[in-house]
Amino acid sequence: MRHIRLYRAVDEVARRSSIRAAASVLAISPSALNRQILGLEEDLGVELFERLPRGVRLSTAGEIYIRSFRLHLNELDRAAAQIADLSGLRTGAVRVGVGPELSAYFAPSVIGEFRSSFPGVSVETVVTGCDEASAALNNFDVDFVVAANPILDGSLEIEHAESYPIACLGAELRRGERPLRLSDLQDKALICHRNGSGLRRALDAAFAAKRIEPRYSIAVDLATADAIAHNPQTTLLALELDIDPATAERLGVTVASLRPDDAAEVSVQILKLRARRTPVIAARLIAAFARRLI
Amino acid sequence: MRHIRLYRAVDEVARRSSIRAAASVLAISPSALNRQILGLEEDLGVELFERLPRGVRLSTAGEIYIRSFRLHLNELDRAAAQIADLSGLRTGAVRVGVGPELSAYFAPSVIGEFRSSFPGVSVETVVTGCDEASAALNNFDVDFVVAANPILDGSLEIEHAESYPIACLGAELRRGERPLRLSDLQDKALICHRNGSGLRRALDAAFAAKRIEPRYSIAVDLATADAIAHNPQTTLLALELDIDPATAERLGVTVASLRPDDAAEVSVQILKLRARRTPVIAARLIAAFARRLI
DNA sequence: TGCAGCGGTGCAAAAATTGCAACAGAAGAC
DNA sequence: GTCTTCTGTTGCAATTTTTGCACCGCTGCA
Repeated sequence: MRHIRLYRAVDEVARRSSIRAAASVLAISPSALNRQILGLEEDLGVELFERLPRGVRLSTAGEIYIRSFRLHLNELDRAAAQIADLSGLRTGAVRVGVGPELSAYFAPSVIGEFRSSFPGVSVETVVTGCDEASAALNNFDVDFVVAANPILDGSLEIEHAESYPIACLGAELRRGERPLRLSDLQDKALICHRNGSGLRRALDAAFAAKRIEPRYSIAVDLATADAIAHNPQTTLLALELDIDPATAERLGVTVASLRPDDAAEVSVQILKLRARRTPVIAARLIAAFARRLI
Repeated sequence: MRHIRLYRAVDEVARRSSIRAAASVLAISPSALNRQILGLEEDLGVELFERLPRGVRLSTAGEIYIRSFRLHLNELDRAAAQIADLSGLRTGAVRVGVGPELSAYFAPSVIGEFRSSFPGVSVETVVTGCDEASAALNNFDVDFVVAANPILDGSLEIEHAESYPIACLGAELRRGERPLRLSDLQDKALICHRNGSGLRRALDAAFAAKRIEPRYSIAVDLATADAIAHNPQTTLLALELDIDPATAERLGVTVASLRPDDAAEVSVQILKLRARRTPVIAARLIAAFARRLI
């Protein structure tokens, strides 16, 4: 891949903020890499990197150009996938950013189903805090992001969105009970994701509006939060989407939902970079996610 | 510009369907160019061109890849323009496709105004028949197209559209006369653009629907069609947008419009390639056109 | 003050690209 | 049928570019 080696090199330098580090990854000498970049800068007539005493950093022009480079690398992958597609073989790689409130059950379940449909495709999952979605997409670390209440900006585009109520899990809740109110949770020990989840952000805002000070513990998923199975005063707050029915059954906990007008509903969204054309295989996985989002 | 020389070379070969011809344009030897392409094909693992006894032709894979290459060259220009833009100097080049029914007065007028606002920007105009718009855009020959009743396909996107009635010019028409009907034109000598104009296509369809056989002559613009100033039986059919008021005044002809329900109205549209991001400077010219389209 | 880490550079070896000339093959002229 | 004339392709030598090694100057840090 002689013709894109230079772009990959620039990308690596930008990611590591170091010519030497990038050189060792690319298995060439630092001086060679340095001169490649110097040559490219001369071609373009602009400095791509600011030289710091401790490495390099993308300049303003570099930020603009590297976006073009990454778009191009993406386009080349897309083209290769398109050609492979019409040859009949479906291969490639998808990288998907998943919000923490969907990473326990929902995303693995969708991705597992997708994997069995496309055995040749490798899927890489990156758990992405709701405030990291934009950066992950803009750095081309992921092809798309599925998250709850993500923080949007102008570079992003919503591919799909659906609102869901928040679910409460606890041992003492009876199935079919009326939707809970925030005040019902006032004296309970709450289990929720760490900060950085859009679900947590929505809850914090809702509690603050009601002037309730919640008592949180932190847990990652239902399986590790087995306290709720034994302590009736403990309630787990999660998205119903992300609750594994089998595990809930095994633990003997029941699910009730929070009243939508008490806590703001959570919007689960699929995000992509506006300027980037979605790789063909990633589009299939997006479709798989969208289908499960009713 | 080492890294993009290869892409420009491939583009040139694709345009000329000949390695030798492209080599002479690029001022290198055919063997060198041939080996560049062979090397690129080896990198990509696909044949980009079919070798014919009389030159080459893009293969299916080549069609897909060259689209990526052209998108990339476009992105690089865009990036350079963006950087120049934030340095304060507005330079660059815009290539615009113009339908024949707008090329006499409207487009030159808008472009002249644009030129005085952006003296550093070079604007190249290509007159594009309404059936050529898609090809010109897909080959990256033009940045955008403004034309009447262009033929659309899935690769195109309508940036702006506005409907206009068709105007009739003649010496015997009185100003303020009621809109003409198609049947009023039955016994007149009509002057219109050659085939390939969207206006002409709309007229032909309208006449055919009324079972009227029009008698056409062909002319390019009002200034060359001075027959209408002397022969009362001669009427020029054009878009009012494209009529220079000063010339009409000088020739002493008056303008009436065709009844919209007789001849289908003509839709003047600004088209761009869906997958391509509009270069920054081209976007300014698009805005200038859109402003004049009310 | 010295050390460690960084990017940049001179130089010679290595690798690539280039142009020239010649080749095989196919279409078209005759 | 042959001959001519295009085409892309290849061997080879000259040229150009790229590479790695050692070393330099610089900056932050101890």
